[in-house]
Amino acid sequence: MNDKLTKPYDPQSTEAKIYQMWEESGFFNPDNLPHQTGKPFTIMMPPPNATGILHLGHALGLTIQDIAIRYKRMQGFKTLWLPGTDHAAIATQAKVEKEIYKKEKKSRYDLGREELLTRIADFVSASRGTIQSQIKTFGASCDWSREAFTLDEDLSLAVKTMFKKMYDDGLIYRGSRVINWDPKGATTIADDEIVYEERQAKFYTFKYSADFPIAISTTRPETKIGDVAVAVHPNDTRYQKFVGQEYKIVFCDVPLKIKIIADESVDPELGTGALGVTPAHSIIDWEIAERHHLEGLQVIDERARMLTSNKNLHGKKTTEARDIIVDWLKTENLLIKEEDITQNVSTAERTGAIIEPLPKTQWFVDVNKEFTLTENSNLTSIPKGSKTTLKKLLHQVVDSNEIDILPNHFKKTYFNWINNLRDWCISRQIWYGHRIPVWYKGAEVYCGTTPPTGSDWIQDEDVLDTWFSSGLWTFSTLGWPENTADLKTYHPTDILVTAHEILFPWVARMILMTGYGLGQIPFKKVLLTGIVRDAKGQKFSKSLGNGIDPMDIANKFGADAGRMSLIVGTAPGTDMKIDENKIKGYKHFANKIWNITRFILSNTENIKYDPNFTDFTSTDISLRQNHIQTIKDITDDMETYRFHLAAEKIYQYTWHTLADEILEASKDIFNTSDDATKNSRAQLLFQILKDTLICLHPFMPFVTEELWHLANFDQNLLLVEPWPQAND
RNA sequence: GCGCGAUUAGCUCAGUGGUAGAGCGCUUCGUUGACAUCGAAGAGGUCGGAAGUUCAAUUCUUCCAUCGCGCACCA
Repeated sequence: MNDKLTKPYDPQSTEAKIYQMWEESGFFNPDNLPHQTGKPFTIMMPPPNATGILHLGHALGLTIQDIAIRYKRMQGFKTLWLPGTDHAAIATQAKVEKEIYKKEKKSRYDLGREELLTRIADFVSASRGTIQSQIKTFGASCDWSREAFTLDEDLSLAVKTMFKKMYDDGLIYRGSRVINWDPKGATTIADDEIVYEERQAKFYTFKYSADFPIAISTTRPETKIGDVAVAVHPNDTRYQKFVGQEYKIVFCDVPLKIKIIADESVDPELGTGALGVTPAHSIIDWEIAERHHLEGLQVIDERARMLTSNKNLHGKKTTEARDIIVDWLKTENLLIKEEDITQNVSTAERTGAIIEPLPKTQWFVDVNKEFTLTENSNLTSIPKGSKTTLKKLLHQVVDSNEIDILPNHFKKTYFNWINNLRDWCISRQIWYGHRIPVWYKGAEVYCGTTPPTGSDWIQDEDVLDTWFSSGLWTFSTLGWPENTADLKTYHPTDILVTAHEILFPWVARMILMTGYGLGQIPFKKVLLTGIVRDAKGQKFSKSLGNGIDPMDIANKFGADAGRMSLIVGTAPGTDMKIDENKIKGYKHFANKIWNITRFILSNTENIKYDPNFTDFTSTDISLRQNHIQTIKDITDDMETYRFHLAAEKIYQYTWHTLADEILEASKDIFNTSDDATKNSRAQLLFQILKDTLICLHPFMPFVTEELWHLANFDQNLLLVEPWPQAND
């Protein structure tokens, strides 16, 4: 027996060495696997943001993916798990800008586009190295030779190709409308980059002028100098007689033309039941104005300051303007009511600034425009060559179960979102990211994957929303638009493992892009993971600074223990709290397996393992049957992705059956029985130990691999040892 | 407002149409040759409340309560 076994298991001195051994074997790359005839099984790793370190949420996702990949690899599948990172346009640029400002007091405008991009690239390459080593520390058996980055040259070509295809099909258009403007980041942001905060506010009810017949209510009086209409509900008897009339008034020294219109969207119960329509500074009002063919009037600029003919207001901050206007209303005796209310204020997730809705020219993806599904389509839920829309496509592939989402109830959440889907604003006013592949020359517009020939063409300044490129992730990483061997072999991928909070921004966009671009599904199954919270139940976040580096856990308890504690006792998709005691428990478990092996080997030193042995005693036959049944149960759970149950079963069996019962009883046998009984028991223990190490390997890969070699079952790596066939 | 989830042992959480489960904690006893990280025994739960379906409900249905989350609204 190896001397190493006489000491307690030490993960720290073992894990890095084992990972290196796996990497050197080349088996993370499916091209090198010993079983080349197997069916492919593919997972694309959700690319972490290139901004920094991973937290336990990532560790959970990585563990689930690694369990799936290792299990399938041991079953003889040709397994590809492709890792990568996301450039995360706004998040990364904001982070680097912040650091530069802190150190050098310089803004991006001081540096200029090129210099800033160089700085970001430097930051990102350092950060990617950190992320890589963290992924390795947690034992992820992914194929580093295929690692991808969303800004790589070939992935950028995929982005441009997709943009052009959508542009040519009329699914991408440039248009003016009210968007979410982040005054601090000086960029547009998407609906799902907004966080709502509850705040106290004043709700003012007033008339524009003494001779205006209807009172309105608002929390933002300063926007009212941009009003063009007052909308009432068509059935509201109080106001019906005014509908259609137009009034010329002067509001706070600003001349306005206000038309009274009737619109179904107005809630007659709220406030006075009449809504002052400010098309340029409210998304809802913009839509009302469109329905009634009214022009908007912009009165607030990009820095959230007033734009108006009233010199007293012009250039003032919106909050200052509000006070001035309220004072004016009071002096003019127009203010009817002032109430305290709590309201949800939209703020930018990345910068914290209050969102200012502004009319802007932006690029959009039209989710309701019909297009013809490619003739190459393999989708079963929509006939190839038929007409559909992106919205319908998103609905159909999940509704028909062509894509399965686990846990099941998230399907309802998904449909809820699809039904409320608006056109997707894809342009961002920042510098880091995929620049929009459109050039202008006077009134001429050119869209292409390469710049136009000829002089005087100017490229669009904006870059694309980062989700546009991550939407292509399952196939841009495999070489699309080239029809590569990898693309043919590994796409569609099998499962996607990701946090439920990015079901919409990412998962839905991947379904959209892949369905439209390739006529395929990006993945057959989505496994949504819960959010890992700290001991107080708080979400890990950069702003709270409570992130736990998975490295710390790996150092203190071992990656195996960390992995087990993230899996056992947690229902998939349910949020969980992380508890150090739990992790410690699984460190003990790693040591337990270590000592089980030590016991078995030290009691069988003159007996040779015989894989074909059948001459068991009757006691051993029944113990063996029980063991085989356990493997069967575990395999069933693995097949249905109930990893938490499989892990718990193998844990229970190993500790409380193998160790507490079988090993305890074996002490007597090895001390007192005849050779035949001893041999039967030894062969039984060998078989059980072998299968136990195999079944535990997807969950605790390091300690099992180490023991596999100390026990010397064969020369292979446990990594590629076949999963037991539980049929005898 | 619409939707989703949770409510099970002191704590953190699994699970199930047919005597209620784990880890940690707690109590008692044992253990100097597998175990610094061990074992045995034990205490502890009307499975949030009410009604219904069923031979049988913690599990399925409906309603209610409390907590959390998502979406919308926020004029």
